[in-house]
Amino acid sequence: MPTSPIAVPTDFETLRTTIVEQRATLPKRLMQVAAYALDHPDEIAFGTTASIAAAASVQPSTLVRFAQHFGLDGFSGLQQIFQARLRGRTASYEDRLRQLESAGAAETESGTILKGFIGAAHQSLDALSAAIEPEKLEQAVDILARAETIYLIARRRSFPVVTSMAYALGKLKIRCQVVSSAAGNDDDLLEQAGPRDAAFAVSFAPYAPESAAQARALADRGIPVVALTDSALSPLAGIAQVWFELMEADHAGFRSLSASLAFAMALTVSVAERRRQL
Amino acid sequence: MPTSPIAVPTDFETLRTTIVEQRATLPKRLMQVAAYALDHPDEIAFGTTASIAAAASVQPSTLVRFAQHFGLDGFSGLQQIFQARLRGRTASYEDRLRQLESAGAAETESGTILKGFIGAAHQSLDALSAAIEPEKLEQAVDILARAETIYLIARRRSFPVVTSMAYALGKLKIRCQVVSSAAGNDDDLLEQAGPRDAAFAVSFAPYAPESAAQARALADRGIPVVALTDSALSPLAGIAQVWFELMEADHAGFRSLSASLAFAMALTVSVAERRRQL
DNA sequence: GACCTAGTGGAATACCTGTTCCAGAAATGG
DNA sequence: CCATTTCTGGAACAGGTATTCCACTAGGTC
Repeated sequence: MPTSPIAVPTDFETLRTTIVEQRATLPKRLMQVAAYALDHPDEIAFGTTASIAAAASVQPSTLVRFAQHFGLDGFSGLQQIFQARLRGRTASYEDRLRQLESAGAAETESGTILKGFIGAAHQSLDALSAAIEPEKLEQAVDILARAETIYLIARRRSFPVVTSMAYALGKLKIRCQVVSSAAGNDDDLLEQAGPRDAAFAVSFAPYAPESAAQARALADRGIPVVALTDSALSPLAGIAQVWFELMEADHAGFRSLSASLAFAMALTVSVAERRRQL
Repeated sequence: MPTSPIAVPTDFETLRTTIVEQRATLPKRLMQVAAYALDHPDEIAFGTTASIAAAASVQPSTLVRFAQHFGLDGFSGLQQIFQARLRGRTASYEDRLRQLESAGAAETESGTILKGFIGAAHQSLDALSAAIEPEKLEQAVDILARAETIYLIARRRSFPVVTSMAYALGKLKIRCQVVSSAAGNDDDLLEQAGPRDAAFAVSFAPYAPESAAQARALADRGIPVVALTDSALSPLAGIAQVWFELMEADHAGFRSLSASLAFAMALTVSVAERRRQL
């Protein structure tokens, strides 16, 4: 049942573009398969109809139909295309990167900058895995897992850390409140916080005074505060019940938040996991 | 029947060296398999016992014996090692983390989760540096550097990416506008955009329809759009003048934004740098 | 030279594979 | 609104899978 009037794809790139072209007209389930296939090409190459179908939340027969939709005989034909893509690709990732570096002598400026930030992020992550003490992390998870509502405090550069946490917490059905509203009712919000709640505050130099003030206000009222900051000299260090020091490596004076976000996500998921056990 | 007293190999390199070490003492037929396997690793990864046995002039059962000789359960275990070698999922980081685990004895659950996210972030960064084409990056920088105002479009999970960009752009005195206000005046904001402006849109699956709609509205009026998304099937791919595909590795079904933020910062700083030269 | 052990070939098997088929659901068009 | 086409889920099936098992061979040892 080759729907397409054009030739059937025989290599991965052709298949890929064909899929993208038909994006609009593809039936729902076939679309699901298309998305999964392009996102997890290795799984298609190595998996079985059963395993792939399960991973893509689809029936095995749908995989066959998907392949036939593009003029192939069946799933096996599709799989061969995905396998061919991997064949002969003997080089490991690291090897490939090395090749890119040596080959791509003519570096663009933006490419250099990107590599710089990628390098800085790698460094930050390594520092993170070395710096975090498991016991403190457990304590922090404990505090936040017991909280009815988690108040998230951050300004400026740290702000994205708490917004991404807020999104994830929301998905996990854990109540949280970002305290950084443009409406200016932050203090009203914080007054609603009670001793059964908890707060997570993030602040990097130059420390926003509001964040520290809000964290202190909560701490004074007996609400436990967990903090993420970049130095023992941070105002948060003296306020928080548990605090973590995380120094993002910088590139050209700018710091990205790669490690902070990895930490935030780990904290979030750990809290959710702990909650299930309570 | 694990002949070797040492641990069973779990990655290709270990297996390879183990085979080479035992070269002298290996029985004839197993030697035949060893030679074939090292010469045609792709065949082992993709073939079946029957096809490989025929190609190596050996019985299928010999393949099983070969695998068991190295302490593996059977041929399937052997095949998995050869498959992992070709998988984009670089075993290297996972292996390194596993080593850390075995060294660091008593693991806490949150510690394991953190390491998972750190590993995923490393992987994402590697994928980023392999995937980004310098020419496209230059084009994007060009577009954004010429813009009077940069409109930043993102929702939900992607939102932190643009807030961190907004912060950095502000520091760099580059005018920008986050189009995601709670006030609901997004469309009014977008109407102010003119052909001398530009937009940067971020959207990951499941794609927020508003983001695509806003990006399209701008594109239709001749305003160039640069996009960051996670799949060629993303609605943004068809809209943007230049778009980048960046797939964050996931841990336990959750994705952090480590690589996206590194990319965003690189783009921001590159744009600032380019502006100084204009 | 008989014995034993390690190695080998090949058939038997239980399981799982990709594929087909069809009833019914959903979408489409008049 | 119904008729018609397209799409989907699930069971059924034939073929191939990795594995096991056992008879047999080869090579070395007392």
